Order: sequence, then C-alpha cells, then structure tokens
Amino acid sequence: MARVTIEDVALEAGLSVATVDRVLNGRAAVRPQTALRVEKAIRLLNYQPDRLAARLAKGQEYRFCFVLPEGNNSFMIELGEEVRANASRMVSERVHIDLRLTDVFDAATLAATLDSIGDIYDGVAVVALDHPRVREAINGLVERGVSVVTLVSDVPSSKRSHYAGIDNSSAGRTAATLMGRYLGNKNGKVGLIAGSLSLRDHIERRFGFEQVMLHEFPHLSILPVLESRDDWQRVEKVTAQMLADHPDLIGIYNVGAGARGIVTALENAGRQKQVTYIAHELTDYTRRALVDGTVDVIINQNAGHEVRSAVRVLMAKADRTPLIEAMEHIRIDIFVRDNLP
Amino acid sequence: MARVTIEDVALEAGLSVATVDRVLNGRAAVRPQTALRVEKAIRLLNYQPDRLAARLAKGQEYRFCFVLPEGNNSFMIELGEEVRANASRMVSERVHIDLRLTDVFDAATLAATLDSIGDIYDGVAVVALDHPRVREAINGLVERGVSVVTLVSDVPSSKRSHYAGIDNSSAGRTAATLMGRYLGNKNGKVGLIAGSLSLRDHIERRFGFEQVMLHEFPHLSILPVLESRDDWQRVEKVTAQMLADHPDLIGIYNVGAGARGIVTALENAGRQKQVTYIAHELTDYTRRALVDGTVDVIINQNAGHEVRSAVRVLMAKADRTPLIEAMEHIRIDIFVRDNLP
DNA sequence: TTAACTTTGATAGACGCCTATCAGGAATTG
DNA sequence: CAATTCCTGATAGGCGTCTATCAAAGTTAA
Repeated sequence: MARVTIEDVALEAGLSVATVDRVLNGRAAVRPQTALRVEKAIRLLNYQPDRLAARLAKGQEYRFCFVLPEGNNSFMIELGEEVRANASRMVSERVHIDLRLTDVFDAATLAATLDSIGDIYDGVAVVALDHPRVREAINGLVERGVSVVTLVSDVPSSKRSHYAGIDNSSAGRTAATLMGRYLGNKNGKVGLIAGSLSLRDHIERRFGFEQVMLHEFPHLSILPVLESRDDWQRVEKVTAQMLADHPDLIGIYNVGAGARGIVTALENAGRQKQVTYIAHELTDYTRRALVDGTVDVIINQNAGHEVRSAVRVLMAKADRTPLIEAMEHIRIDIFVRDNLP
Repeated sequence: MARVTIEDVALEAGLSVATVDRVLNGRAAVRPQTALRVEKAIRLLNYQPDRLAARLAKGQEYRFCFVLPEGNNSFMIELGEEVRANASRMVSERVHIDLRLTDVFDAATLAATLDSIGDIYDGVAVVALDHPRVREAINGLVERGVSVVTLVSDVPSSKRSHYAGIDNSSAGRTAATLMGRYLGNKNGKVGLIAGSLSLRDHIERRFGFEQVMLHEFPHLSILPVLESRDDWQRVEKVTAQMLADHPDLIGIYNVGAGARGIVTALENAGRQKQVTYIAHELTDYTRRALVDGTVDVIINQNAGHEVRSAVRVLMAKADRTPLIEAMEHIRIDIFVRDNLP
C-alpha cells in the first residue's frame, strides 16, 4: 500500500528515473518505444505523481488578481470580503491574490485597469461590463498568456476561459415561475426593476423573466422596466411612483441591488402583504425583509463559491490541469424564510 | 516577496531552526520566554508554514471509510459514485478512501460494521440510523481516536464530530411554505409520505412540514403520514389508495425516495395537474417529472458537496486544523423547472 | 571504421519541513 | 561547589519530485 514513486516506475520499466522524468515532463527527446515502456509501467502500477512534492520542487507560485466594482453594493462588498478571506487562506498553498476595485460601469476605466495588469499576474478574475472596449482588454490579456475568468457577469463574446457565475436568464425564469405560482389565479400587474440595462446579468434576468411570464402566466401583465442604477434611494423613488400609479400591482421583481428602497416604498404605502416581492442576493437587508415577510423569495448566488471556483479555475488553467466541470457549476440559490443559512 | 521559511524565523528570533521547530510542533520543552521570542518573530514576518512541504515531510496519509446504504435508492447510488470519484481524485493528495455498503436500516448490522473498522481508518463517514446501538458504535470509534462524520442523516446524541448534511427540519418547513404558497387560497387535503419513521432525516422533515402547515396554512388539512420504506412500488400503492380515498387531495409531499411510484399513481389517476407535488432529491426520475410538470418543486441536497465536505472535515480533524464553518454548511437546494443544473 | 549525433543512465542538489541525535551551555539542586 | 537536569544549537538524512550536468552507451552518417 506504500506510495508508488517515480522510482518504482523506472524499475518496472527497466529504465532510469531520469528517463521516466523526461517522458513525464517532456523535457528532452525520448524514443517513442521507450516512452511506451514508461507509459505501460505507469498504467500497470497506477502511478500518480505526488502533487505536493511536485509543487514543492517546482517552487511554483500563482499570482492572481480580482477586479471588482468599487462602491457600496452589499453583494459586491461581500464578494470582496470573500476574495480577501481566500487570499489569506491560500498563502500557505502558494497562491497570491490581489484585489483591485474599479469603476466597472465605465468601460474605459475598466479596460485601462485590465490593460495595465497584464505582466504581473498569471490569471485575472473580473466582474465585467459587456462592452467592446472591455472585450478587447480581456482578449489582450488572454493573448499575453494571462487566463481570464469573468465573475458574476459574463462577456461571452470574449476569449475568457471561464465564467464563474450563475445562469442569469435561468435566474430570471425561476423568478417568473415562483412569481406566477405564488400569485396563483390572481389578476394584476407585475413590476420589474433593473439596476442598469447595460450590465449583462440584468439584461438576461429580465429576458428570462419576461419570457416565462408571457408564456406561462399571460393573465399577469408586466409593467415597463424601471432603471435604478442599483442605488436604493432611486429605487425607492421609482417604486413609490409605481405603487401610486398602479393600485392593482401585485408583484415586484427586482433584478438588481437596492432592495432597501423597495422595502421602504412598500412600507410607506402599507402594501407589503399585498405585493409578492422577489429580490436578488442574500444580504443583511434582504434577509431581514424575508424573515418579516416583505420579501417573499430571494434568488441568490453564493459569493464564496464564486470566488473559490474562480481561484480553482485559474489554478487549473495555470498548470493546464483539467477541470471538474460539475464542481464549478454555480447554482442558483432560492431562499424562502425557512431555508435561510 | 520570497517565501518566509522556518529559517528566516530562526534568524529573526536569534534562535536555531531546531528551537523554532520545537515551538511549532511542541516537540520538546522550551522555556516560555524563548517560545515568546519565536512567536513574536512569526508574527513579525507573518510566517505561514508551507503545508505542501509539511505534509511531504511527515509522509502523512489519510485513510477514510464511507459507510453507505446498499440498495438501489438513486440518491444513495449517486452518493456512492461521488465517493468513488473523490477517492480516485484524492490519491494524489495522499488521501485513501474506501467505500462500504451495508444495510444501514438494520441497527445491528450497521453497528457491527462500524465496530469492525476501527483500527484501519483515521476517519469514518456514515449514513447513520439514529439508534442506541449505532450511537454506541459511533462513540466507540470516537473513543478509539477515529473521527466520525455523519452523512445525510444525523445522530446528534452521539459523539460524532460533525454532521455533513442539510437541516432536515428546515427542509420540511421549506416544503410546507412552498406548498402553502403554491396552493394559495385553495382548500383541500395534503398528503405526506415518508420512507421510514426510524430514519432521523425523515422524522425531521415531517416535523418541520407539519409545524409550518399547521401554523401558517391552517386551511389545509394534513392526512396521516404514510410509510413507504423508500420502495417505489409500495409508494405507488399507498399513493393510489390515497388518491382514491381523497378526491379533494391537492398536495403531496414525499419526504423520502420512490418518486417514481407517486408519478405513476398520479398519472394513472390523471390528476398530475390538480395536485401540487413536492419531492426530495434530484434524480433522473424526479428531474424528468419536474420538467413535464408532474413534480412542482424538488428539494435537494447536493451529494457531491456532502462527500467533499465530509472529506475536508475528516482531514481537518485528522490533523487538528480548524474548519471554515461557512464552507461546510450544506445548503438546501430548491429546484423548479427553470433552475435545473 | 571513425566521427558525430541521439538517446539513456547516474547522480547531485534543491524545494521547505520533519525527525532524531549529540554536544555544549544554562539553570537548578543539594 | 559539583552534580544533575534542563534548554538550546548544529547538523544529517529523509519525504517525492524537478532540474541540470556529465558520462556512457547506442545509433546514424560519412
């Protein structure tokens, strides 16, 4: 039961350790037939290189950078904290993680940031705006050999090697199904509030939501989308207006941040109980609102998972190791009052 | 930016590597003041021992055993596959995992299995029946220095060091909330089917479900629990009977396995659309039923997560490393048609 | 057949830490 | 004060792999 080492393989193949190492790491020319002997021995003994020893010997270090939006969006703050937590934990694994905050909503700024960090890092994870300028910056990084993972919001047309985030159109569809089922056979209007219609995640959620609403629950009518820029005060204003304009409003789906504004508006109108309200992202605020019944469902993406997954992917890309796909799928969490973590 | 090694610490503290090592690993007596000097140097340099090197040097191997139920329950089969997948992946990390299938529903058999494996393993993960005999067996393992993690179903009164699974009473409450909200203001009866009322997870789900139903949705009446032993043919029989007896049945919550039986019974009665059906565990079967609308909601626990979490916990226990609690929390997944993975 | 090249063997040293041993210095005891 | 006991230093060897170098075969070309 002892460990199979490279030496055992050499012995089994009747070759030297040096030769085995040469085929394992493609270091120098080896005759094909010799390589075959090595491979046979490896299979026979079921040899698996000791990754601990390998990484120790190579002294390999990973340098990654996470680029997140600055500002006071609770979810993004949590994401930043997860990055920091991961960074300190990974030091003992020889992984160094830096965190940069930028105005990701401004394509030029974001692109400039990405352009400037190419040479220092082995990999970059970024919450990216889907904009030609940003796409170019991402492609530039990739071409310089830096692997890029998009986080939370994707840029599918770029050459990024992975997207660590939820499927946002599924999230929108999920919200619609729950909204429709919760409302049952009631009739009325449903409002949709989005942060910004230039962020891909919000667009996709809206798309998914409307798709299912139109097909499955045609008796509910959707109001025109309101844009909130993820600022709770603005959210409150537009929500209050919507409530005033539509006494028959029975559902609200908030695609972005700023839950606080909706809660306040609903409370001011005294209509918390009449309106089914579905929010995104579990924060202190949405949590409290869910517990007290103002929010009915929270659709969430787990920031910790996303960060850890991004790191795993970046590591795998860095040393060309295959991914375990199933492990990197970020699920859409649904929270009702009873399954809060 | 080079790595801080134990040598740097020794230099900084004006001591020898040997002494620093003594402090780090509590190998021999060291004067308190000397220890303080070492600790100060460690803090100053922010020294973090290289885990790779440490594990390589110690030549430490972990030997774990997973004890799962035999039989053809889809979820348990998936769990077994996850164990196997993990086992082969972890070889390169010096972790050896064995898998044993037992009749976990028979306390004596399960206890005997647990009793017999004590000396070979550093840790055991077990899907355990909550029974005095089993509890004793678990405690016996713990006393012999084997850490034990309960998987999927807990034995809280035992000395197990961790439970890797979902909070089942929360799961039950979640099912009730969704059932109540989906049914809206309809009136009628709700049936509850359990696999076995001696498995703790089923008991807790039932408890949670009934609790919320009684308090939040008193207009819905719950039928007496039916026991199915997780066998789909039996499930079908009792469901068919229930449908025949109660024409006003509008909801079914199946706490255990055997979704297939319910689907068949509903189809035979032609009442798929009239009955809101909430099932547990995402399998090929429940998945298909969810897509075609027979099942309305699936409550799931992620087998892969549970297995990986159990392994991490066992490793942490084996070398007395602290756990990252948040990472080991197993969430209750809710699936509707739109957020299937 | 000799020269030139290709393929393999043997081996040393490194990576950072652990374990063990021995010797010398310090502190304690009587 | 000497005789213990207690702390500390120095150092060697190992964990499994990687990297590099040099020598010894083996192969091909001239």
